[in-house]
Amino acid sequence: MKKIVTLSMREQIYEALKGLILDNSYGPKTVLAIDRLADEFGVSATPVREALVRLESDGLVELIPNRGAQVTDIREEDVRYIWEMRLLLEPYAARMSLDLVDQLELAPLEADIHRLASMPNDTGLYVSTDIRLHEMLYLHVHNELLKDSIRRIHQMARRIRFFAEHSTNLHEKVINEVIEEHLDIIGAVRSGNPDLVEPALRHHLANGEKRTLSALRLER
Amino acid sequence: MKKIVTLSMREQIYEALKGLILDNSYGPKTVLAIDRLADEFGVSATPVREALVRLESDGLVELIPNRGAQVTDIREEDVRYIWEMRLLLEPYAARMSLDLVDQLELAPLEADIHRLASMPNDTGLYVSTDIRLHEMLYLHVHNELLKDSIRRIHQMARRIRFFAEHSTNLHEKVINEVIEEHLDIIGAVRSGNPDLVEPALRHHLANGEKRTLSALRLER
DNA sequence: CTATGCTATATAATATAGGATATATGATTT
DNA sequence: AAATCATATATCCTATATTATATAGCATAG
Repeated sequence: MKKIVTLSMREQIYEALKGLILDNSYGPKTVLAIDRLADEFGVSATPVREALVRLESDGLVELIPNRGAQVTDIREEDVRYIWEMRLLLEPYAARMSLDLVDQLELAPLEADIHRLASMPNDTGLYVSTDIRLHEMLYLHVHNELLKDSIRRIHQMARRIRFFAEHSTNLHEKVINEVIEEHLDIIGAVRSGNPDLVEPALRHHLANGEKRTLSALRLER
Repeated sequence: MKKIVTLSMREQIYEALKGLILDNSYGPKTVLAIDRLADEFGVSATPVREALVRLESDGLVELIPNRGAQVTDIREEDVRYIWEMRLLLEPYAARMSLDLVDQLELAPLEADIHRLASMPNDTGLYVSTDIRLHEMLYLHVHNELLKDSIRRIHQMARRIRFFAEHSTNLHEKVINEVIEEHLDIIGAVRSGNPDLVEPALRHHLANGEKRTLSALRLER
């Protein structure tokens, strides 16, 4: 029987708030009043404040002493910084862990991507394949610090992505671009040659930055 | 007149505890009992807990629900992971910000390093020159995410360094090695050529990892 | 007689409620 | 119009209550 893990209030509220911020239910600059949140969650102020302290460390919330908390803003330069980090970390991680990628993961992922090609309006499928592909390329690295760094950056990217997706309505043209790049990466992974994976991933990330920036500019 | 910034209790305690952990006053596995700390700082439990939550995000403290907090342990593999991150991030940061390094910083730093050569037992001078040199190479990068990542890693490295220093008693031979590597880096920085800086820094970091690992093994 | 499992107690973390404190806002005075 | 003061609101901290975990003692089975 699986052990029942009782999460503390702090952690439950942390996870809940993080989810709400990452999917933009709480968008940039949203004021997070402690008392109101405490009421909503049916708890007192303290565990809410502790959750906010953790979210500040994650870079998702800004805490001003005696003034309160708000969801961090997204500026255009943040997009550039996030993708600069992705370009630095992810190709390296992929290279270091390529041997550990389970070749059996590839076929079902590839199948889903082909399925997406025939139903390009399925945003959920689009997002889930993207997440699975990128996780495959770093989740097997041994270095926990590297993994944590990539996770942190992916969190920030995810906020922006949802934000940007909304604006572009994901033109079919864009989806097909991404599909092609994903299939390229899978092909390279199948070969087992890091000198093929790295450029394919770099190309995909560089294009992703461009797509995100133009989507964000349209939005404003 | 400069505005007086009143730090919250949470932040004061966070900074104080971080300092104590980083200089190994609170060594690995030290139990951090909330009530005792609250007494010592003359405050109640809440701000202490909030400080511990932040320290957990920094990777300096481990929080087990309903069980308490302890200073994270240092394992040999952590040393390898930390230096792997340093080798990935710092040469890149140096390359990206080399143009922004103030050439006027170089002469006084170089002078202090030469001064160290004549008094190799001055541990304080050794540590401060090392910090200044490495900060010079990343502090001017624009990308705040990259800077934060390096700061995080440096924090962890600092804990281990103090730990390791204690054990080796810093043989003069080791000090002279480091001095030579530092002077190489400064020379490369002065040339303004990233293709000279990067290998000099990589060489220094790789040796630093070896020195740290052997010091740590002696300790145990 | 030893080992295992259960129960009662002690200890420490966690959450609540309330009060102290800092900041922002709007009115009043110069 | 600028500055000062009073008031309101929300954060932050303290004190207390609650809850979860660890420890020691006792009972029971092998």
